[in-house]
Amino acid sequence: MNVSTALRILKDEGFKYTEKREDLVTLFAKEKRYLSARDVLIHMQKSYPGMSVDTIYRNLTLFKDLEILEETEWNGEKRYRLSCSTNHHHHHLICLQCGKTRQIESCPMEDMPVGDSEFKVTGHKFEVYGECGECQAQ
Amino acid sequence: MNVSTALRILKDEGFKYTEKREDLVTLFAKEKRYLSARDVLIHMQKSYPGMSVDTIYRNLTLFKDLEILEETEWNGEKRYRLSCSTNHHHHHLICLQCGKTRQIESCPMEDMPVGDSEFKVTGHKFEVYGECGECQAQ
DNA sequence: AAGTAAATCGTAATCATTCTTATAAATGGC
DNA sequence: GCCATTTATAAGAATGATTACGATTTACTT
Repeated sequence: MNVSTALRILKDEGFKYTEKREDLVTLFAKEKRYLSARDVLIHMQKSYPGMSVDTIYRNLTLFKDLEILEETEWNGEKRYRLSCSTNHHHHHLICLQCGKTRQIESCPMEDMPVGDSEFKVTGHKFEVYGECGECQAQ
Repeated sequence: MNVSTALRILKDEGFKYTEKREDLVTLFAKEKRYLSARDVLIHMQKSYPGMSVDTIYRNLTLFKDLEILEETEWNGEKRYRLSCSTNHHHHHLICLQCGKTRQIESCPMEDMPVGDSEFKVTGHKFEVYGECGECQAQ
């Protein structure tokens, strides 16, 4: 996923282009890590001092629904990162300090038969948490 | 884990016995599924109409710290269930409607080398979500 | 350029959770 | 069993993240 693809999706789905939306996607494209709504708000308010929290949350949710962003949650806050460009299913190693990630190629669901006629499986979550090299150095 | 073991842990760690605490553990022992603080509050207020939300949260957190309860989170709410009696590490299949679980014996971390000298791994989460037979029937 | 639907702002509301302070209850020593 | 000490609780206020709302502005269509 990159900025122009994201903007095309937005247009194709009938949503409007705004500079704020482009800047928001650009931020995620540049950071390539999980950011909280607060992180995003702080960054955006540098360029747009009066920007409303509502606009941040509305767009984060919209972008998640459009699969431009991926969502997860830790320490009681939702976090978002740009959807990975690799289109095959994968998981992440996540630094809980800075939100940086590393891809885990394999998926535990592949060779694990869970669920049956009784229990309908609708999703799963596999995340490995830790601290990246840079954050440890501090 | 059962009620008497939980109460012994509580005593051994120097915490006091109260009827509310016994009732709280008894509820989890009976339900054997994930409950939210709200679920617990509603149940407890039947027996103790004036019971404070703070007491619920304080005890849920205490019991989690003592490993009497296991914690997870979905739809923006923390959820708790009695620690499984099996003492080997495992994961869960979870019904997002009612919180009922089924154990998954294997752990994807066993045969998956993630992390290295750069990235220090401190934890992981593997949960499979779905809908149990009873909830589908409705 | 005008009209329409969507986006945004500013603020208030909501929801889960935590904190605070005063009171009440449980444990341990006598 | 009684008292002192320590912990638990109630009630409500505070917090932090998120969502909702009415008014205004903006992007897109024709």
